[in-house]
Amino acid sequence: MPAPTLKEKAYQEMKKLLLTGEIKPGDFLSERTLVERLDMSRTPIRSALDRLELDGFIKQSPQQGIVVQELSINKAAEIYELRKALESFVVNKLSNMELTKQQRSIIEENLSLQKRYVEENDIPQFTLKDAEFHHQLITFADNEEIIDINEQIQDRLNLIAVKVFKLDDQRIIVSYDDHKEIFEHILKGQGEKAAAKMTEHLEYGRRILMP
Amino acid sequence: MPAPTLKEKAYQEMKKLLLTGEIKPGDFLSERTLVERLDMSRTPIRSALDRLELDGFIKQSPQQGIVVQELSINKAAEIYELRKALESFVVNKLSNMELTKQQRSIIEENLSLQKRYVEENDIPQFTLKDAEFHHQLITFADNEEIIDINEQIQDRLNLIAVKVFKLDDQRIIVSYDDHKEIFEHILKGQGEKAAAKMTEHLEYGRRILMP
DNA sequence: TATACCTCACTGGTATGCCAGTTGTATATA
DNA sequence: TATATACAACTGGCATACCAGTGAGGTATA
Repeated sequence: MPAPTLKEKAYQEMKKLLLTGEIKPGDFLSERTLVERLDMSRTPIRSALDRLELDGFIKQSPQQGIVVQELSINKAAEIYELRKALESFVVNKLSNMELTKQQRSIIEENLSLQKRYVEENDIPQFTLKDAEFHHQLITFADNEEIIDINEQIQDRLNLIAVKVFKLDDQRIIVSYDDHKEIFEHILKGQGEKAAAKMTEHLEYGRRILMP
Repeated sequence: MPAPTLKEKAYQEMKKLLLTGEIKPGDFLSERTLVERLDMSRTPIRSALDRLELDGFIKQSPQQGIVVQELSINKAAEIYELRKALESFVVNKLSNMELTKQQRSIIEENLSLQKRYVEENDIPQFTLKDAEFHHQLITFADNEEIIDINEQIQDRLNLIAVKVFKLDDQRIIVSYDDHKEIFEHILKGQGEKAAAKMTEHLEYGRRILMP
């Protein structure tokens, strides 16, 4: 639970505006416009803008203005590549440790829901469970640095995740099968196989973005 | 070249203070003392503090104060693990692409300097070339996301890199051999071997920190 | 008309004053 | 003396006034 400071609130609200598309890439912002929009002074807003710039959402130029950055296809592909590096490592590590009963059942329940949403062809719900699946595995690997990075890229990823599935309706079926296979490899302690499958899985997503 | 703003200067100077040890973990800071120390107003200093907090160097608590965070052994080990994930991926990727002549000669020159410093047992210089070696490889992999992460962890790493070599004088010899072998694998297109060696190389560093 | 220039409204950057919350200490009270 | 309380000296959070730089539009000039 972050401190209920205005600067935190500003950051969250502005990110929400970005993720919901109310503020789109290419838009020009100004601190003073945001003052009216968020009903707070420039100080917390500036802090939030600094963070958003570090996150890569916007770009500030002294004496000029603030531009909302495009999440280019190229950038998205880079993120997928980063995920390949992190998550293949993660599943490999998990294969060499013993998952707790609780952890196993969390994944199992997640997978059964994935299966259901595949059958119902419920893409939005599946997308949520997909993200949760990856997120859980990363959490289990118990490395705060990696967890933090994952959270940093998660939001930008949300901007494109829907696109991946929109571009290919069969994707969620394959995705589910991949997830299941990865988890089975982990349980059997087959780190190399789990990593390879995860790499392939994410490579698929990356390719869709880069025709 | 970043804009020569005060907030950028504040960030750089404060990071320098942290890296040189003038400000040590456990120290208590306050915005107002830093105002005198850096001779600027609270505004750019607050901005810099926000960044340093995101970097993990300090922790701010509203109405209380600022504490310089300890880079725990555990945290350092996490960073090494993150490096394993990123850099094994990087060298694997490099093995599957063609390095330019220029890139090859950059590494070759770096390696020859490494060799020289090993022979002279010049640990500080070797440490620099070591960091440069890893940095260059990451740069060649041409993924801005990964490059950014590497830069973020680089500074924290510097706080412990010296320690790794201090704990084991034979380390730089082995390190050099590892580097050389990794590069040879890359040139031969042996991605798996390069990645495995890199993993082993970094695992060695991690283990030294965690007896 | 074409061009040079000037003005003015805007930008983010910076300095600073005030606020509420926290904490250690000195004082009043039992 | 032990404890409760009040106060004072801090903290970071926030609002805001002012600054220099920028760029667009109008105006004066050729």
